[in-house]
Amino acid sequence: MFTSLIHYIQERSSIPLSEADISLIEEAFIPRKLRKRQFLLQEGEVCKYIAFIVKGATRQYTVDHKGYEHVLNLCIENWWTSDRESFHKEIPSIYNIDAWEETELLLLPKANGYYERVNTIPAFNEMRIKLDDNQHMAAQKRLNMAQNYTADYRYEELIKLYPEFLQRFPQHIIASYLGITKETLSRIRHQYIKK
Amino acid sequence: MFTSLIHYIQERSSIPLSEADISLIEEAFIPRKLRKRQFLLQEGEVCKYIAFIVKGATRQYTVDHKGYEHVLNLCIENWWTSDRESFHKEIPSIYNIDAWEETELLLLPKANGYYERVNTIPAFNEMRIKLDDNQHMAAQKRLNMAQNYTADYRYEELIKLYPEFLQRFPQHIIASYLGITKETLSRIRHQYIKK
DNA sequence: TAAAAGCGTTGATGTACATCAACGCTTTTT
DNA sequence: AAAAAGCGTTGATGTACATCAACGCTTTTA
Repeated sequence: MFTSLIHYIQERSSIPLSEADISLIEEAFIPRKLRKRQFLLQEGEVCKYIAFIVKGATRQYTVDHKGYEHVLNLCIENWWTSDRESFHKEIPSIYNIDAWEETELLLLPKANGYYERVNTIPAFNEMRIKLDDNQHMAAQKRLNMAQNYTADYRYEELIKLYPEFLQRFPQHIIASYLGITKETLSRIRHQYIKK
Repeated sequence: MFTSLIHYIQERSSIPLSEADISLIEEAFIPRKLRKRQFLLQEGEVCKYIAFIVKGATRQYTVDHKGYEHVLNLCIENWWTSDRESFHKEIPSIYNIDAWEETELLLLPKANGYYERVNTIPAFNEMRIKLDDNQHMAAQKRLNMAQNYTADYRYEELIKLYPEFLQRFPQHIIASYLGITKETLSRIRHQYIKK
């Protein structure tokens, strides 16, 4: 269970993890399993954990006033998911996060100062800073894509960047992630296959 | 010059700044003035600073293959601007940042470990973490808006959130920031005024 | 002080997408 | 075993926006 997290940290850091670091990680993170459609976080709740995905797949989405879901993020193995703002400020979240597959998570809780303590581990902290940068950059890029590029182009970029998503999520979810309808995605794919 | 930065930090942190902290800040940050259209960062360069805006206004944008500018961010007094990814990874930036008004900045350099040292100031570090959260949240929200809401709605939200922008930037820049053309913005405003 | 550039507006036209509706296939629920 | 729900496709229609073009006003440049 913990080996994939330990491995993940070590791959992304120049600093090795000590025995004590590993013990702290094993103490701090809580293993949890979710079945499909089970929530990690629901709108209105305060986000109490930062979750590392050991196995499975999750969605993060909002529900608008008409009841439509808008997918903001899709996550699979070796990704992190949470609502950062809700977590840090301890305010109710506007997002839902649920499992799309049977999913195994490692939860880093805010409670008991575990988040703070884990961040004192140099290797973890280094990894976290890089992760923040990457997520920030990815968010900028997606905004730019959403505002300035066509749906076809965004789909092609998705195929290049995250081909796994197409195997793991149904088309209507991919469509929502891309900010288009399932009908439009269906037509784009139709054209795309011909090329 | 430094007073507004000191003030900014103290307002956003529960921890006071010591005399030594203030000295370090005054040593680390470099004052700089930019005239209108002068660059803080150009595409292809590595971003060497994180800039605090004391006075003035800046734009961050990309230029696409057709030569069109796409505005990603607009910043005014008491905001920060930089390309985080380029700064941390020391890779060439894909963004341009320039001054839209005569602008006074305080630059925190990566060189000589100043960025690291300033981050050891508890008050600064606390502020920086909050800032990261807010920016992350803002990016998520803008993505959601761009993908799922109409141009009118986005414009109204902009008015609510950053009414100053309308006074500080011309309409074609606001339009680009909103991801629409200046013509569309002009028409939206026309309707909007009637209401 | 003339020319050029920057800025905003308006109209005509074009297009990338959404919406609505119907259908067939598969999977899940009862 | 039947019913329902989930999923993807296709066609007809509608619409929110972009594009292109022309014009007037203001500010900057020469």
